[in-house]
Amino acid sequence: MSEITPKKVLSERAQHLLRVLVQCYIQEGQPVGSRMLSRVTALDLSPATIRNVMADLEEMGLVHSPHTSAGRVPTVQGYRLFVDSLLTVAPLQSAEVASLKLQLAPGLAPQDLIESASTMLSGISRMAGVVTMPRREHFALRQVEFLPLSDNRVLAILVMNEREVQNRVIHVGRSYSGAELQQAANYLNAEFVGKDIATVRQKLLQEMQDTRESMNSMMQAAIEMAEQVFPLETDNDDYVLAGQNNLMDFAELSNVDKLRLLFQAFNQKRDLLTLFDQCVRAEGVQIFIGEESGYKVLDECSVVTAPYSVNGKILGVLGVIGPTRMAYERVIPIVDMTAKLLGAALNQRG
Amino acid sequence: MSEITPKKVLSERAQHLLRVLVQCYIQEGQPVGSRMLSRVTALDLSPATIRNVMADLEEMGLVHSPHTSAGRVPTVQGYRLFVDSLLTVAPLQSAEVASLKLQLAPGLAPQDLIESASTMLSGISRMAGVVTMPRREHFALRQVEFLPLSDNRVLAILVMNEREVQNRVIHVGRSYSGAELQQAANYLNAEFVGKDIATVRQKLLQEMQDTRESMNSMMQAAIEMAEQVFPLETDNDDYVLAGQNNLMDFAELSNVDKLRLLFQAFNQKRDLLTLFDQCVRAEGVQIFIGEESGYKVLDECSVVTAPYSVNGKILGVLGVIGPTRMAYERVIPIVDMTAKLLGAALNQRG
DNA sequence: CTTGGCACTCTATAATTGCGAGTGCTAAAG
DNA sequence: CTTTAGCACTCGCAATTATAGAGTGCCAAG
Repeated sequence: MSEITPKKVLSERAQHLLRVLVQCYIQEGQPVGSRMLSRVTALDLSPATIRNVMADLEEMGLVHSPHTSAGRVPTVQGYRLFVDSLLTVAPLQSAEVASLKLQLAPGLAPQDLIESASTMLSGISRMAGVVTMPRREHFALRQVEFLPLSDNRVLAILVMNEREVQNRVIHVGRSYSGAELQQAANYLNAEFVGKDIATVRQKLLQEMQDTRESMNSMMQAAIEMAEQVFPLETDNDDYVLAGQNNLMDFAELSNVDKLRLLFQAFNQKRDLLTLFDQCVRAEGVQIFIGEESGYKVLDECSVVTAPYSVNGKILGVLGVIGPTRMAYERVIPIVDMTAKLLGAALNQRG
Repeated sequence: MSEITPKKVLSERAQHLLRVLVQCYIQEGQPVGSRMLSRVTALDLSPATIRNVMADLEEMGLVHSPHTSAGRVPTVQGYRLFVDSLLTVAPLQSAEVASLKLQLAPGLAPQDLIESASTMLSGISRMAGVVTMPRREHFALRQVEFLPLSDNRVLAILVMNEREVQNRVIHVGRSYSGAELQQAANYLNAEFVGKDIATVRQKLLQEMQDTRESMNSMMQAAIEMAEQVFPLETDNDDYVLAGQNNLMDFAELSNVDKLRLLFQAFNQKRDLLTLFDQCVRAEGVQIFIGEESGYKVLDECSVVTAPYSVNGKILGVLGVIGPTRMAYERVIPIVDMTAKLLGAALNQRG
């Protein structure tokens, strides 16, 4: 009772054994026993000795026995220690990088890049790849166009960032002629082109409050429409998922019920999005192991994420979802590199 | 040996029994035995008698025993006979129709309508819903717009059918100024607006052959770009799938391996698309039962499809995919009605 | 501190059994 | 000729038991 909580420092040897254990388990997917470890490790220790170490590790909550006579399996804390301090990430082969670059060629439309990145992530990792849609707040407005529809509705077309086109139907107070709409668009183009969406929104608000009364009808029309077009640019609320099928290959998920729950979560999107939102401020690669994510559908999964950014502005997050038992040393550089390449590809203007 | 192949006509009674058997099997999912049939049916026959009839049905290849002491299960031919001549489709409740109509409100963008329809199909049927993207050949061109990008590339924006916007980046021979592009767009708009895409493509080809030399540079530019924009409007090569997760609920597919193959086929898209293409010419609802589809991943599935059309022009196909053991009498009217409603919703111009 | 030995525990796999459901056949009844 | 009851038979499914194998914890000796 008088002892300080024994934040026992792991011996060099124990660390090494834990590392090998985790690697073994990741490879084989089965609890690894003392004999196996004694064979694989270079320490030349007998199984009995290793069993002693294992008992220590188990006491510390780093490994766990599924049942009396099985080997040991890493716990979440075990994985955590592993990825935090025992892991040596293998840098990607330059050939691999080249192949990635090829598929994320700048010049493609943003939407295509996002989808490519997602497919790549899932393809290389053989797990599920996710890329959140980029925030458009910092995209530069390139051009606005309005087309009249019937019933007081107008088709608005926004071109952003040289390449990205968005369109939506907006409802307006009265019907406008093509010429009126042209004028309104001209006004907005003259006023706001080159500014980013966030700025435009802000200026619009200001303009509305300041001078609504003193505006001529053309300007009023322009503002009326613009305020419908821009506010809708809300936060990230969608992502592109690829390769969820890959997850069916993993023994720990081959239970149909678990799969269904997981896939439903993918469809729901809400939980995953809030999880990914947490990563948006992280510097680089971030890892959620098992229950760490806080969502019980992901209890047997790990999520490896990285934000992607252009010119220092973080636009979104991408990542890989797979079983806890994943090859972190490969996945981490993959996610990292993909985030960088996607950022670079999105950066190319024109 | 000298007998004519006995295209034995099914007795009234045998037909009735087959119908009840199929309905039972669809409900319960288990082989149905003679006792069950004798209880359920109103014919007041002893199990023994029913066994005799079953033997006949089995000889004709309409039912099949999984093993000696199980009940009978319909074969593909049995299902076929069932849906072709024994089935009484229940018309939809008017409340259901109203709810469908609500979700397929005209005025939504085509893309949204397609996705809604797919989600609806899967939601109501509790199976997977598919809607192929509409062919755009017969969409009317509404407006063309060009924006200059760097590196001899141009962003082309096409507005079709009042509401649908497409855009793509095209590569051109030299760089054009904004004004030049404006002129080119004006020319194309003046010439082709209101015509459908197929017509535009055809006229373009003709124009190119006829008068290439005599055109002024502005017209040449316009044609150069237009020929890149329009030919790409190829046939349907995509669809929107919803609710594939629902398929995990069915016992006959709870085998992970089968599921994986099926889901891979969904991702591949190719096979499903060719299957759906076959339905594009069908008058109304078409049904593929099990192996009839010709794709072995669908061996334990049935596909119920219907083409959807606007103004008599068939734009695409939609349908439901589920286990062979599906409630055809419900699914058929659902698919039928959804196709009609989608057509109607797409029809509303502006 | 390390190691070999040993008893013990627990799982996974296979083999065995019994039960229930349903059939096909036969002979009798309508 | 059709329908029915009776009966022996077959088969799958679930529960039970047996067996083998892997791995542990502990102890006593090196």
